[in-house]
Amino acid sequence: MSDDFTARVLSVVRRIPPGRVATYADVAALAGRPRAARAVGTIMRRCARPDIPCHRVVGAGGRLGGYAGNPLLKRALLRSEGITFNGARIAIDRCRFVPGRTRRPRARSSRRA
DNA sequence: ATCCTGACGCGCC
DNA sequence: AGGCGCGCCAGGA
Repeated sequence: MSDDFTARVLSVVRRIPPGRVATYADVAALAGRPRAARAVGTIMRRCARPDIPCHRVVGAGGRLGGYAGNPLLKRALLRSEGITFNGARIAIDRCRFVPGRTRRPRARSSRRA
C-alpha cells in the first residue's frame, strides 16, 4: 500500500523533465494521494537515488521547499535547468510539470511574474 | 502496535 | 506580507 505509493511517487518524480518542476502536492496527487504532500516530502528526504531528480520537487506557490544537505544546490540546479527565479520563489506557473504537456505555457495575460 | 518526527499545505491572525 | 496552528500521510525508533 504505502510501499506502492512510494514507488508511484518515485516514478512520478522520475518523469519530471529538466526545466520543469512539480510541487509536493502535485506529486502526491499524481501518485494517487492528493492529501499526502507531506508524505511525499518524507519520501524525498529518504530518497537518495541518482535516477530521481528530487530537486525538481518544490513547495507550493513556487516555494523552494527543502533539500537535504544543500538548499542552495537545489536552487542552483533548478536555475541551471532554465527555471526562472523570482527572488526566493520559482516562477512555477511557467514550468509546472503537467503530464502530457511538453511545451511550457505561454505568458498569456500573466499577472506580475 | 504506538509515539514522535518531518524536504507540506492552507486557513487565520 | 510574515508568522502560527491544525490537518494529512508515511517512515523510523
